[in-house]
Amino acid sequence: MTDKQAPARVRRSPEQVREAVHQAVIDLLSDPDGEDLNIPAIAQRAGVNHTSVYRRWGSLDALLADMVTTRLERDSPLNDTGSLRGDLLAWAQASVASIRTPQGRALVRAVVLSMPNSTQAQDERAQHFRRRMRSIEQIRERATARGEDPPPLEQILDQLIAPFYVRAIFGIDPPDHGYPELLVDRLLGDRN
Amino acid sequence: MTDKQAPARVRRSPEQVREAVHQAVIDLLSDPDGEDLNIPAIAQRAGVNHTSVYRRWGSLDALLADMVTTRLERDSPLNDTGSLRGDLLAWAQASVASIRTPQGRALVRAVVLSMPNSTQAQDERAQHFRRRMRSIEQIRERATARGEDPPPLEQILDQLIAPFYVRAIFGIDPPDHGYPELLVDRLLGDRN
DNA sequence: CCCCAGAAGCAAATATCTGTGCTTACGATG
DNA sequence: CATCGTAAGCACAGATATTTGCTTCTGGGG
Repeated sequence: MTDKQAPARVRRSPEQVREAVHQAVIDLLSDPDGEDLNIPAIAQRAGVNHTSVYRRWGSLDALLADMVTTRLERDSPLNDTGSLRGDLLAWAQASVASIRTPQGRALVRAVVLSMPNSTQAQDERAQHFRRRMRSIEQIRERATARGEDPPPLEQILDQLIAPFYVRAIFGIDPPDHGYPELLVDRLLGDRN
Repeated sequence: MTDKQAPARVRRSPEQVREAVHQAVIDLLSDPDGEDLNIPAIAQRAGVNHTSVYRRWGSLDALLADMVTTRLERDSPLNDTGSLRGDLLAWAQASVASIRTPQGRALVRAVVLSMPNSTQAQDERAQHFRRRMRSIEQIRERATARGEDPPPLEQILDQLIAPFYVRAIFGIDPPDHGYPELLVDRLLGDRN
């Protein structure tokens, strides 16, 4: 009596629904053939009633933001390597590896899509960005605590984060060999 | 008899409609309060019947692509300064100036939004990118013709284009002073 | 073991978007 | 100035997306 001869469809717990919906978003963004992202499609792919999605998240933006936050935290281990250079390199390596997969690129695109579309006072967008850059700020804080002098966040943005995002967005594969090292060397090499 | 006592609404020529619709897209992306971008909203803002938009462009993606192409070409003069460095600097200065305005940032975001959402063979996305980078390739070609040795497109992507795009997307203002020079110097300074 | 709060599923109503047939104005051409 | 092709506008007809009222299940505390 493990399953009751597959009755229409079993009801799942909130956490299962949440995970299934998140995964459906990634699947739709990465895998298929150009359908556009909307809540009915997501719900169907997740095998969840669309009303559940509407009631829980309310809008596609909110769903994307929730998914992105969850996944970014889950996928960045961020263990302390003992040096600024090591931490940055680990971050770059993980990031480059991730954007080699369609799912990884989809996650980055979701970050962009989840940015508040409006916001005349663009502070909100900048805050959104800060939240996404939490891990980089932690690397900087640890470096400072060690007595190292990390580059300002803006420079890390320009030389490390930006190439990673833009390549993911435009689907430009990073060079095969030594790319994370190249970016980190450029960043730490000359400190203008 | 210049205007007939403002009858419901005068019909405009195709070119006027096109321009009005393009402008409406930029307005909706930059200015207002978070409404999402869709064809009825664009048509209403442009003062155009929505069927005209559907018939001419067919989809939001196509409209965005058309608008982006038109505006990017119009807004990049690309006069030959006589040197690679001068051309890159001019490009960077124009780009940085443009993303200081909400409309400029909106245009960049539209570039991202107009990227094909699907495309398992991501070649199409890369081609889309190439088309957008036409001006940069022209700068490289001119430099080669002069006997200069421009950096590969990939490096220009990482060090010049990427910071520009990411800042526009996340709404991070560039540093007030000397930012274009900083980026170009970094790019041309060390040639790893 | 029973009860309750919270959330999922279902069905149906509403709102919104997308597409079609037709009419009418614009502007180019002769 | 007359004619004609193109594209805009209008009204209406699907097709989709969003929301609501209600029922039913799940899991945690008494």
